[in-house]
Amino acid sequence: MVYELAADPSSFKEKKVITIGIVSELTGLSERQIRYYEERKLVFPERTPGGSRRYSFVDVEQLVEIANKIEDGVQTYEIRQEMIKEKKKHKDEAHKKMIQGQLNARFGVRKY
Amino acid sequence: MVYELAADPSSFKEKKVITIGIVSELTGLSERQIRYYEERKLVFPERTPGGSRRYSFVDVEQLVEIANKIEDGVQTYEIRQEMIKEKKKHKDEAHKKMIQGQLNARFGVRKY
DNA sequence: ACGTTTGTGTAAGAAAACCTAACATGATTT
DNA sequence: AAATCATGTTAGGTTTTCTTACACAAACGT
Repeated sequence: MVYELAADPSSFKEKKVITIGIVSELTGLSERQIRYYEERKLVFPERTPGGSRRYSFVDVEQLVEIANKIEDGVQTYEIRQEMIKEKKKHKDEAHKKMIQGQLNARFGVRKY
Repeated sequence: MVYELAADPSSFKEKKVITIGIVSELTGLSERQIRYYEERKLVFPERTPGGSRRYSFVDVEQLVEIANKIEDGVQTYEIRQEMIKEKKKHKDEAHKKMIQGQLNARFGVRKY
């Protein structure tokens, strides 16, 4: 079994630091579109104390994917359903991995 | 001889996308300090069409280093000199590497 | 020792960027 | 036919950023 590297939580790619104007520039989407996709629960920017949205590079990448799907005629609602399924899958995998880890800890091959 | 991988130019780490407010938050430096270090030619943010500064994660890292040196009593002027020397060194290395490449191309061991 | 540079804070006024809410509209769905 | 979707646009308001200027203690150079 192959273990992936744990995603570095301090990773730059996930840091929410980009303003909507720049996101618009990077993606080619209008600010209206970007805010609308948030309304449809497809992206989740953070906010500054003052209330301005801040996105990560991962968000930017996802926005591009979303835009592509929409261009292919997929509705935001469907995209959202896909996302939920994806998330569930990942959760299940994580769960399985955890169980596996516990089994290994008790009965598995010792690595030391 | 070991060749490094060419730095991905589309790398997010080098993309200038962060506003000064966020940089201030990330580094703990005041906006005044950040602008001053630019005045002393230690950082080089890009500008939006409207004139707002945009920094990269690399810039952020460098700002932290700069701040540390200053805290150690090093003056911006000296820091700048170090930077210039560093840059020259890299340029020389690149130059040497290029020459080496040309020599290899003519007289070196063929790789095919 | 004295004048100068350094590094930083703060204030003022203006411009840029962002926010929400609302109305409009053509295309799809239902 | 009515409702929903996806997007544009406008309006008024707030936040963020910009430059310039003045202040001042600490460090530096001569």
